[in-house]
Amino acid sequence: MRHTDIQKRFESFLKERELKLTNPRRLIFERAFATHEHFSAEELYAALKDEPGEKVSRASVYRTLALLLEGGFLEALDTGGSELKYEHVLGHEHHDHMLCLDCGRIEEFHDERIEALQEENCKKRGFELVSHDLRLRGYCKACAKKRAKSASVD
Amino acid sequence: MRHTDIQKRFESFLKERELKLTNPRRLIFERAFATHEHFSAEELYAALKDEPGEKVSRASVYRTLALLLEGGFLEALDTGGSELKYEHVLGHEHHDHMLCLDCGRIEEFHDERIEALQEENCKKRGFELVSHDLRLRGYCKACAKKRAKSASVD
DNA sequence: TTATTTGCAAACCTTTTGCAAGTGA
DNA sequence: TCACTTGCAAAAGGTTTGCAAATAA
Repeated sequence: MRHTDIQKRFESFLKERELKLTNPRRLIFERAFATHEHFSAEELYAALKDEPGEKVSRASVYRTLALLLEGGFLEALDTGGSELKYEHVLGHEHHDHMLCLDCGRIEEFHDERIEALQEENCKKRGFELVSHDLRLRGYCKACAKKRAKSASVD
Repeated sequence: MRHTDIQKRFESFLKERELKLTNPRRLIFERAFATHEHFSAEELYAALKDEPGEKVSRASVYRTLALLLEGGFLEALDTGGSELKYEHVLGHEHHDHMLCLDCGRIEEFHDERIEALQEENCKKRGFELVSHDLRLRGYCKACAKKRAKSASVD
């Protein structure tokens, strides 16, 4: 799906729910899809603040992010820090995360076999699976190397 | 491991770190291990408040819970609600969770094959795995049944 | 026109912290 | 004794909300 397609989808989504396409919503939406990085509400707010042009309030950022989450335009990720991170779904098939405990790097991965086993476990218990998230915490390649080096010095 | 063993371990843990075995710590520890349910800091605080005997402050609850987490006596679980849930490790081998979106029920499950695949994915990327958590969200058997019934009425 | 949205600031909620008084070892 | 702990209340930090003014449809 392309960027213009998702924009149209956002417009339809608003129309369906009889919500207005306002300037703050447009700006927040654009900003959320302008990067493939994970971002927090506060980061998005700061980014919009720094940009020239019309300012958007913190409240609108939070409200619109919640809206985008409901509409399935964004997904939320709790990385263990205090704030929630968001990522847009455009060009991001479903995936899980590896979180580096050292540098905070977020890697994405996907394994169909794991998904299948999840479904199998749910079936076994009559649990109706809606969504899942798998977070692997540890050290990314670079940080693992750094740690190995400093450990040998100690 | 039995209850008395874990108590002794807690005492050793404190001694190692030159921490004192105080009354608030003892009470919080006992309370945390008195149930096999998941509980929040606030719930534990409320439970201690209701009990006859010496009261413990909210601050001590939070401080001691953090300590127990560090010592590996408790594990934390973010169920998606606003507060963190804790569970003790006694008699709870490592497991993952199914969270009911309707009634909030928490089911535990474990599948060695999933664990192995996680490790495989990490190896592939040079990611050094420390811990993980897998949360499956959906509807527990009872709630799924309820939902199916009300859907057919609609 | 008018129901929806916005921005602001205050409120919320969970958790953390500074500090003076209390207490295990 | 005295370093570690506690309780209190205030602060923090992210997020939510009430309300009057602004705005899309």
